[in-house]
Amino acid sequence: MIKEIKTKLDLKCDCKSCQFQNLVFENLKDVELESLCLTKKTVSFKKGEFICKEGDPINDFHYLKSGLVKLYRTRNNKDHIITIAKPFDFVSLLTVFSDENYHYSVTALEDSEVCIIELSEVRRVIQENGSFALGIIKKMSHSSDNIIKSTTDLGSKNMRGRIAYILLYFANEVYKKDSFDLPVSRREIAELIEMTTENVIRVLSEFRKDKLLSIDGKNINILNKKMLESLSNFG
Amino acid sequence: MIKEIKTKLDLKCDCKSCQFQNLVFENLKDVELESLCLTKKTVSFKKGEFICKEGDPINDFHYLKSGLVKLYRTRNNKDHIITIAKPFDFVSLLTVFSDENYHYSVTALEDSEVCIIELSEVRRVIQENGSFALGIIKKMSHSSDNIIKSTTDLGSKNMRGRIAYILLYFANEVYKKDSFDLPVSRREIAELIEMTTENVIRVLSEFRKDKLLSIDGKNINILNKKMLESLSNFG
DNA sequence: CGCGGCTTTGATGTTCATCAAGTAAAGTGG
DNA sequence: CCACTTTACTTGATGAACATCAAAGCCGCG
Repeated sequence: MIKEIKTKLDLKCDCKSCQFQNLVFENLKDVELESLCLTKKTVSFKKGEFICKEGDPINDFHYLKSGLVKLYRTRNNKDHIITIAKPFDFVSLLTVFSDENYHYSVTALEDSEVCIIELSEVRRVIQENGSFALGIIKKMSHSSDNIIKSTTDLGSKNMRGRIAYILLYFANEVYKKDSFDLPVSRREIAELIEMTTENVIRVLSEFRKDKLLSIDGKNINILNKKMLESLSNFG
Repeated sequence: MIKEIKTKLDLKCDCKSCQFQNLVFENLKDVELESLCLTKKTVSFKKGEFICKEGDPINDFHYLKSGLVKLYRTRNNKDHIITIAKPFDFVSLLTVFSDENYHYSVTALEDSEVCIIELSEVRRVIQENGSFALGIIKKMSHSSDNIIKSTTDLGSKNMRGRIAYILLYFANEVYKKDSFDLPVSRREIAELIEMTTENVIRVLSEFRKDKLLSIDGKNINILNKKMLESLSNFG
């Protein structure tokens, strides 16, 4: 097994240092990985740049190597953030096989590196390699489950519960520590949990006054996680 | 091609009259379809019966042949309906490859027939038949897209916009006519669009008074679709 | 029959969005 | 580099939207 992986790492393309394979692509034969890598481009996006745009034709499969991005839909001049994707998430996974055009936009929240592979190539490998296909399916299922979980979780929460929920999400899921810099503006938090910008700020200030956390601009430091958790669960 | 299909229809199992094949299963070879059918059971569920329950182990792949079902998650003693599935929707599609246990429950809204296939068998065919795998992936992508679309659509709407939206959903997507019997209680509508039961009723009464529709118990007759549409879009 | 669940309406209060106004920060062009 | 514009952030006041509580009628079912 270790030998197998080593062989893959010796391929010409710079997939050497890419953890791509360790996830879905572990099921690929060398020749398949190589052919995928041939059409592959690695593109860097600066914070704020579009990675893809709602309505654009879908030609490629996108995979986030580093950074952080947001997926969102625009309706009546208002953005709704669907989810925030971390490295190892297949950012274009859900929509990419559904239609000819993107149903939502993706932009970089932090400077990000994205692997781009021709969709036709991925489609071809799916057809040829069943284990790879099954891996893709599992990943999709997981992404979709997570989105459903968070939207139903948020559904019945009040403002404080929502803010608590999203702060815990950043602390536990994204940064894995209780002090971090918010990768999003107050407005983007609002777009993520269906609130107004003003109320996001108000609740954050309230939490600060109640010593649940300290705030310095984008920096959040969680001081009373227990309380935050019970607000998130109960609210 | 027609000959090919006819051959399939002559199989022992009662897949003859099942439109299953015309969707994803069209990509199956005879031998594969036959092996799937061997483990297949068709089960009837009466209105209100559980088809699967949050937390139960996942052993089977479920496909809705006839009827109507709701997928929902229970949190803090409150149900949140994720989506309503029609025939040809793969009801257990999204969660089924993600985890060992169901992340949500499914119950019948109308008397329903469900095809149940051993998951291990489906998984095996995915591994063996790339076209079938790709078909499954497309279906999943589509389901997921629809759920995302409706939740983001609903996100910023007020009560009247939500009710208009869901009524148009039943009229356009489910029943394909402007007069129909609601398959759900007022409370279930509330659980679907995040409102209280009382307000669902209030808005429906309001629409009745405004001559947008007539109501007789479960029966809804849309009288002013244009207005309903603009409420749904604008609200 | 009576019980529980579904439906309906009204009264009441809370939560939240909107409006307004001001400060701070960050990008832009001369 | 500084004036200028724009965008992000913050707080308060106000009213609208919505949930909650209460009460009563209705229907199906054991």
